[in-house]
Amino acid sequence: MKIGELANATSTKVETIRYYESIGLLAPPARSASNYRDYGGEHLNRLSFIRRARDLGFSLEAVRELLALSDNTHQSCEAVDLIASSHLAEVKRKIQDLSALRSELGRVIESCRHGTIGDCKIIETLAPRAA
Amino acid sequence: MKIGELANATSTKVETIRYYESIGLLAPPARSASNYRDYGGEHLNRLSFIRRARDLGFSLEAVRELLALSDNTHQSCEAVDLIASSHLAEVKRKIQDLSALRSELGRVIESCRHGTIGDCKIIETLAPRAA
DNA sequence: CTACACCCTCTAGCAACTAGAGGGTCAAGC
DNA sequence: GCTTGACCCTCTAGTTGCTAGAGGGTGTAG
Repeated sequence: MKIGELANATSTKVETIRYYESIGLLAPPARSASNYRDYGGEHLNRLSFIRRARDLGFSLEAVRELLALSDNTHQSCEAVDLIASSHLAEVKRKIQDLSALRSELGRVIESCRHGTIGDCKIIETLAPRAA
Repeated sequence: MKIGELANATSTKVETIRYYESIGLLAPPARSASNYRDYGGEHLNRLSFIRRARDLGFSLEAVRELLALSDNTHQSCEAVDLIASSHLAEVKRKIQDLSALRSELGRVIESCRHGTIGDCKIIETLAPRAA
């Protein structure tokens, strides 16, 4: 299958596939006589895996480790659990940060009386002493 | 005041200050005889503004606009409100995305029985058909 | 006079792509 | 047989918001 077909099958951009190859995440496929990339089922599986992991927010480095781990079917999956759990912790932390941000932004915007910039509470919040 | 002092006063790194100057966010200050940057109170105000806006998650582009707006004290602050509100909307969107992610990740991790990789639910989730 | 902390410029690096230049290939339609 | 258009190739540079390093100059304290 050509790169465009693989891209279609996995909802990935062609450039992204080439990028994954360039950083060693996806193995280089065979080439046709005209130097086109020629992918097989294994590549499709691999890229699907990558896509799903990315959709779950894993970094490319994490994906790389998950891929490596997924090949050792007989090992314990402790390491997998560790990667996923620390990612989850990170996601939770981000949610907390953003929630705090939302509250503060909401408060600031709420207090805006839509007058002139001179007495805009939003600007005032940003530059308390500049008045 | 020298760049290091300004950095201290605003909890900003020296390199970041120079970076802000390089992208035109902070006006170039006067220079001492030995070519050191020499900042005044206006720069301190400006950089404080930038820092606060950044802490509220505004992009540098948004900060640039907010700075420009903050100078026209007599104009309506509608534009300010617009920038802040659309930023808030973005923050809310991100929280929703991350919350969905958290649920899914939580579910996947929960189902992991800590056996071998071969029957790890996390890996299975990522590569449903690769089994 | 010699450390040492500070300052300068310029360049490259991070994540994870994305977009463009400047070309080659291939099948369909006239 | 020739053109058109969709696809493919490589290589480079851009995005955001810094950060780190090389390779040098300055200023002050002991």
